Amino acid sequence: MTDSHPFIKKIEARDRLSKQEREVLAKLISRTKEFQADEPVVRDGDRPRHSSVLLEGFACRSKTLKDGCRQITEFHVPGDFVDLHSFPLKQLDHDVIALTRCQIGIVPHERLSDITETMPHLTRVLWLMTLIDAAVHREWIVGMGRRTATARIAHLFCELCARLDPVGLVKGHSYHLPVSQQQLSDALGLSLVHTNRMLASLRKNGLLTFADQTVTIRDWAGLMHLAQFDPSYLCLRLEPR
Amino acid sequence: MTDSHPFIKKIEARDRLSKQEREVLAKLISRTKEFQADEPVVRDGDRPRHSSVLLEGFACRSKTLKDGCRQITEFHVPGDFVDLHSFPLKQLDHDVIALTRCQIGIVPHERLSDITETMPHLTRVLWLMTLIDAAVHREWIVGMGRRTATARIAHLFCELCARLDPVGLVKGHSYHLPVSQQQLSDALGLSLVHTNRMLASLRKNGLLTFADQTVTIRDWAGLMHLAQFDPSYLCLRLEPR
DNA sequence: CGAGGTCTTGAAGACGATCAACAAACGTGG
DNA sequence: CCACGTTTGTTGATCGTCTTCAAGACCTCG
Repeated sequence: MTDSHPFIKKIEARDRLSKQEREVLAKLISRTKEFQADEPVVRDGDRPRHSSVLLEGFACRSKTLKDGCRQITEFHVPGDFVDLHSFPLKQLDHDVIALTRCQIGIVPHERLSDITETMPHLTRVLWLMTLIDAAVHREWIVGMGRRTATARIAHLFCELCARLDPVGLVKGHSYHLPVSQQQLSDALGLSLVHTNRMLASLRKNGLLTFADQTVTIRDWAGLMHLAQFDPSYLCLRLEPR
Repeated sequence: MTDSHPFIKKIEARDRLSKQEREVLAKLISRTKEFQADEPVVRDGDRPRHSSVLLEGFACRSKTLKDGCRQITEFHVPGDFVDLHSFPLKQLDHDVIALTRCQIGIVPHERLSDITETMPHLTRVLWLMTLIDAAVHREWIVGMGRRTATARIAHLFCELCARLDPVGLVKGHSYHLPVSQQQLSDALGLSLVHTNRMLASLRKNGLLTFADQTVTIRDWAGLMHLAQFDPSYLCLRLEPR
């Protein structure tokens, strides 16, 4: 069933799939595997023979410098093909780490290879999925370079809302975000203390609250304006690829 | 001739190409076009019907916020398939701007489509090229989040050296980098003044000089150490994709 | 109940931004 | 050829955002 495959939902927010393509996608996963919170799904330098789809739970990409400090480069939500990059890259340049208990779908690289051999349209769609990651990266670079701390936080919460919506994980103005303030700081490039204070400021200004692992957006227009959020980089448009 | 196609050189630093693939690549470019410095090659929001390869000159990707401030998200050197992203994305999320007078190869999307229909290996190779951009983006996020200003500058100069080398644009310990300190600052997420001071500090410490649009690395080991530079994210390894 | 993780708040200080002024290099037209 | 404006690089001074260090409150879980 489609319902059990959020990654098909994610794709179908961007392009039409034929019945056959949907079937192939559904059969892509050879098995599922569960990961515990903080457990690495794939590690920097790995040469995996399969790619990982996030079916349930939250994960992130991160890089750790030799001096031990860590930077999260992307958050991943259900439906994200977290490790599709390793298929063309062969050797991974970063970690993928489970933030919560996660259900991961394992997709052998041979099957992806088969798709590139026989299903050109589906190949382009998978390619697109990795380029959305690249677009998210770019938007983060802009944020880290040119947005203030509050605007950066605001933008992240806007982004997550826009990404969780297509997979049905936004209820009203709220969504579940099982991430600590420390992890948030590692993603924003801020110190924990400052993140905490800026969250308090967003709360005080009535823009949003983040408590009990739940983001509630109180003033969407105000938040979007502060963040200068424009969702077009997420490619949320149904069109032939 | 291969010599006239730096983008084939770039690819051949990552994977073997068959004779046929090399021929197809050489014929990919329907025509070339010249751009002047500061001229946009493609613009945010464009829906180009072709992709652009940078044959000569330097360019960058950048995003401009509504409030006018700009962030460069990647520098491009000869051989980079600067606008391959627009093929699966359809609508571009950023600008590509010529930094110098540039020679651009125009590749119609239909030809790329044809490749995905008939040449699976070459498709994977092109896919790889876009994922290297994503890996560069990730490394920049790490830099902006967790590296000091000097380390960030050092890392950028290391990266450019490693990228210019495969296309034969590094001579000894020097390479040409026709970029102003203002543009450097827009890429680093720093103010012009601070970039200038940190460049002076790198010079004073004997690590590198950047003058007359030329970077000269004086102490590669020291620079790599300061930057914590590890080139593996650039995928500079010949292996089957 | 104590241990450890998370959130919160205070205070001090550093890194980098902003404002301002000037020097040097360059192209243009007189 | 020089005068001129423009762009780029350089330096000083001040200010503010964010970091670091530190400590206490709250929570869950053994």
